[in-house]
Amino acid sequence: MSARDRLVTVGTELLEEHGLAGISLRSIASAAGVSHGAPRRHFPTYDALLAAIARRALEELDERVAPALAADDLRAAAAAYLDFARRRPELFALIARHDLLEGAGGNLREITGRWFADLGAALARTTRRTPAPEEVLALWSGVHGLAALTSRRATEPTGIDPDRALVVLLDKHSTPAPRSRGAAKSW
Amino acid sequence: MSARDRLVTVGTELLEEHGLAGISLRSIASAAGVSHGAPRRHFPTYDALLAAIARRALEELDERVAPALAADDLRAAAAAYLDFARRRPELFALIARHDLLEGAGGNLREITGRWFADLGAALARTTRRTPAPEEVLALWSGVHGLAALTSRRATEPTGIDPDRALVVLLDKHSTPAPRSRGAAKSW
DNA sequence: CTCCTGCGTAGACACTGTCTACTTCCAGTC
DNA sequence: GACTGGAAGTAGACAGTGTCTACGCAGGAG
Repeated sequence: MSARDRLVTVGTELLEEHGLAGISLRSIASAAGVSHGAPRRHFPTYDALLAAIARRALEELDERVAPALAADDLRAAAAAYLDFARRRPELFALIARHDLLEGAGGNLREITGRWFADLGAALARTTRRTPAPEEVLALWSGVHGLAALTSRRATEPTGIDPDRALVVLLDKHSTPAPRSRGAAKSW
Repeated sequence: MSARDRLVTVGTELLEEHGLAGISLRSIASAAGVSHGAPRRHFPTYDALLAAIARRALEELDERVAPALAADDLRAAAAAYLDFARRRPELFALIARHDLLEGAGGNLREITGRWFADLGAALARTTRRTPAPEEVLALWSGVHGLAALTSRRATEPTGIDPDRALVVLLDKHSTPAPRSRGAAKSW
């Protein structure tokens, strides 16, 4: 295992244990058994190391999401996403920290962009019609938003089971839109 | 204007201009015309100052969201939320940084919790039925997720207008659920 | 007048990420 | 085998960070 890989591995472990605010370039280097100057040979900047950690985490998630989307299994894909957010909140939060990762490599949009395209294709096949791009974005927003809220335990005070909310969400988006009636025009 | 208020005001301006990574306790103090030790008299910690900034921003947003919810105008409430995320991305990101704000005062859940309750009530009135808690969470997730994605310009490469996605989203959630048919049972 | 509390200053402290020599090691070439 | 060059790691310095402590200074209460 290369020193570069070990930095990413050790960094991931420390991040999950202590949170982003509880770690530093120096603590990762020290836990990896090298001096504080060593990471510079592999990453131009601390943010670049964090981007590499985020990139690897996203690839792990992709290994579960991509096959589900390819199999038109929206429920499994969304459940994998939600599960990752709940079980590895620090990594999920890091991936969402675009302010840190933008311009620091990582190239996360390559993966999430593909998800978006595959989601549209899967939605088209399950509903047997071509969804408008806005419909795909609306569904994606719901899954991502639910994962974000769940990840930071914002849903706990309500006592709602996120998995049940996910079922509701998928049901509303992956079936044909109902004809507008009654209440719809009230706003 | 008290020194405490000025720190929050100046901090908000600096945050919106330079981003969270581009400011510091010392830069805020200096811009407010006091020494770097002065903020300590009003905030026990830098995170507490950031929490006060987040709190004030959330109160401003609440001034637009709460009346819309009270008037059962889901569209206006969601549009205000989306607008805030798009126009003040640094503030929106700070509010979402629960890792920073948790335990540093601010008490943001008091506001967002009320939103959630009011959203459920408004949804009940517009749909003329009692929504399951999971349905309220699903709608809330969609609005929040869309705002989060829009705020960090993640939707731009798709060319989709977030406002149109919001309309789709509200339409799917604020009308009675359709009877399951066809594709729905395929997953 | 004497406290004393609220607010601000100035300096120190440990820690951070980055930068700059200086060493070490090892594959490739003559 | 000796030499060289580049990659990788070390150690120290540097400016900047948040926090802590000692001190100053006003102004009201007793």
